[in-house]
Order: sequence, then C-alpha cells, then structure tokens
Amino acid sequence: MKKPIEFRIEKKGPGMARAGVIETPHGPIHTPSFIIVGTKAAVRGLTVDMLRQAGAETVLANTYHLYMQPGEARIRAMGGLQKMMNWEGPTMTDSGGFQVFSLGAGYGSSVSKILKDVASLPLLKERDEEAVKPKLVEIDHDGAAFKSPLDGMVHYITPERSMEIQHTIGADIIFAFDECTSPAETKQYQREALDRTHRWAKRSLDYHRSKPISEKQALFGVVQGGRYEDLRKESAEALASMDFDGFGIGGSFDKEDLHTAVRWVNEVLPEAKPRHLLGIGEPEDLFLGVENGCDTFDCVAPTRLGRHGTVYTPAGKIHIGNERFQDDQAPIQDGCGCYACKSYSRAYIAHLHKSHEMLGPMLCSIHNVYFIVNLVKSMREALLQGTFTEFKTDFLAKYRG
RNA sequence: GCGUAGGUGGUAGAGUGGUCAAUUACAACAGACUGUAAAUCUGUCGCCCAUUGGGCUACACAGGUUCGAAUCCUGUCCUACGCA
Repeated sequence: MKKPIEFRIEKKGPGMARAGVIETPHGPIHTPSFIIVGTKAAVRGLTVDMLRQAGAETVLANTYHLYMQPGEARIRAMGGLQKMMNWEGPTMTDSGGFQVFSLGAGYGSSVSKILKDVASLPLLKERDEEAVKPKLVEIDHDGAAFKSPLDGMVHYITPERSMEIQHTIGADIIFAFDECTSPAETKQYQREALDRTHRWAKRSLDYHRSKPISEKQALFGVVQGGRYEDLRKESAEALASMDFDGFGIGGSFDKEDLHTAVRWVNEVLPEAKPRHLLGIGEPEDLFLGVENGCDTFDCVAPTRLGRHGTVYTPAGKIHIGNERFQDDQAPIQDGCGCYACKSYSRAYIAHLHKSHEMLGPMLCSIHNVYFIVNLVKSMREALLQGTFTEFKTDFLAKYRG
C-alpha cells in the first residue's frame, strides 16, 4: 500500500533532536518546522502570499470549525482545503479534539493550553460544577456532543465522523480524534479519558485505513496522559503499537510539565516517524520541543499576539502600542527581513495599532510569523551544522534579557 | 436686547437633595494571550498618604437655603437655538 508521506531524518542530536524532511503530496516540510494555524481555512489577517513571503511552509486548519462553517458540502464544492484557500503547500487539520477541551472543561474558565501554576487549581471534581460553566460539550464512550456557539445546535462527533470530515477537507496530514484533558482533572479522570482517547485512536485509524484516501492523507495518532509519567508512557506505547503515519503530542500543560511530558513520550515513540507537538509555539518551548525530539509545531501565538499588538524581538516580546514606541523611528526589529520591518517604523505601526487600522494587526502578524518560522528554521540549520546548543544558548540569553 | 434650553472629570454623556470622587462609553496608561468561544479579555484612570482604610479639593463662577447640594434659590459669566 502506498504511503501518503515519507519522513527522512537527515541529522540527529543533540539529545533527541533531529533534522529531516517530511515529503507530503503537496511538497516537503523541512523539519523542525513551525506550522501556521489557520483555523477556519484562513490565517487571520494574512493572505497566502504574505504567508509564503514570511517563509511559512505548512498551514493547519481545524475540523470542528470548518465542519460548523461552512460545512462539508460547501468545502467539497469549493474543492477542498488547499483549493479553497489557495494554499499550494502542505496542510494539516486538527481533529476537533482540542475543542473537546476548550469548549468543555476549559470553557468559561481560566484554564487554557499552558498554565503557570496547575498545583493551585481546584480539581474539577471538587468544584461546584453548576456554578462553573455553561456546558458546550458532553463526552461519552463513543464521542463528544458539541453545542454550537453559532446556533445552539448539538453536533455529535465520533472518531469516524472526525475522519470523514477530515477526508472531505483533504489535508495532507490529519489527526485522530482525541480528548484533550484539563490539568485540573483528577488522575482517575485522566485515566478514563486516556483509555477513551486510545479507543478513539484505534477507531480513527481503522476507519481511515478502510478508505482509499488513506494513501493520500497521513493520519497522526495523538498521545495524551496529562502530567503523569506512567500515563504518558503508556499512551506513547499504545499509539506506537498502532499503524499511524506519525504522532501528535497533546494536552494542556503546566509550564513545568511540558518538558517532562514531551521527553517521556518521545523516548517511547518510534524514531522513524514524525512527531508533532500540538499547540506549542513560544520560543523557549520550541527549543525544548526540538531538543526533546519533536519535528513540527503549531501555535496561534504569532497571529493572536500580533493581532493584539505584541511582537517578538530577539530581546523578548514588546507591546507595540506602548507609549515608548510612538516616536520610535526604528523597525520592530533591526535587520529583520520581514515585510513589516523592511517597510515600516515602530512609530507608524504603533499609530496603526492605536487607531485600530487593520493594517496594524496584519503587519504585527506578518512579523511574528516570520520571526517564529525563521527561528525554527534557524534551529534546523543549527542542527544540520551541529551548532544547536550554542544557537540555543545565545538566543535564549538575549531573548530573556 | 428679549425668550427658551443648557453649562458635570481628557471627550461624549448619565445623575436631579443624602447610598456621588460621581453610571456608562470612548480616549489614555499598563498587563494577559501557547492543537483560535479571542481584531479579544483584564486592571488603573481627581490629588495625598494607607493593607482593609483615611484625608483633601471638586460637577461654569459668586452667594444663599438645608443637618446635608452636582442636584433647590438668587445673581454673574458663557454656549446653542428662536424672535427682534
């Protein structure tokens, strides 16, 4: 049977790090690589030309959002994801598993993808659940029922449905339907959720393999297990034993847990298959992911932060709207090759931001995408040249100030 | 000149005798954001100390009524509209 993707490792080390290439039906992904998030088949504020110019190689869209709007029939009519968004490069779709969390346990709470101090969170079972949230997700053995925030309609997503929708969307790499859990859940709940995620992984895989399209779309299984070593390793083993084309590492993490969770998992996953660290993208975390064996990353941070006026620089993040930049004639980052830095001053972009001109968020997003995509490209170059550790040390010393 | 309506914090605009240092929005200043419920959200926003809290000066200006006034009365100044 024909394989949809080929993964080739070019160079290994230090640690578990590797540089390689994932060949997809729509072109290569040079790893380590940062994938740009375009949830609704659009990267907020950016055209595909801007994305290419910023160096982006791959775009990740979301099954749940596209299923809700515009829906499978219209996606099919428009010719699928690549065609409708005019993106010629590789694409991925997330399964909707993250929405089980963000619209479920995470909904209406302060719990998000990365937390500062998980230990101080009240465990979900101990909370007054009535007072906490309007529930938008109900999880059961077979899947998750989503109450649409758009019109209140309930949509029941099973692993098979998620696969079916992702087949229609047509990305090169798709993900198994999983349950991303809140770190505030008890271990017992993590255990139950993990068993469910594994059952769903198997069902996702079986359904996918039963269709000819599995020769054109790669399926990645998603490892969960919260912050627990035994669960994480067990999850990696369970998924490694299934015939996935690659793996995703998911979860909502305490900042401190990210490192250990990734390491535990990648020590178990087969080396020859690509690993995607889901939803991670701050510079420190990307270094950590790369040296612990992750190949690809996606994150909304570059576009969300940019839209909100925060931009990356080698000396750390700055908020462009701050008073001190309003008369600053320098670019966001001296020497930066992005369109925003080659064309405009901080003063001008600060003005755009403060006057709510949409060009402001666009320029900040362009810069952030360029910054993060090229940071990971530089990591790749450093890996190939054997200078990763020096590169990391230098970068972080300046970045953390 | 006469008549009418009005003058509130950076702006707009609530409030019409005590619960008002004054609703709200905008602006300003700062912060947050990690498989996008997010072009969003949070905090501060008269002055001076303090941890809860306290003191001071304030709703055009000057007087007055009242235990108490941004709110009622009188006068002055100013603004808008109408009539001359």
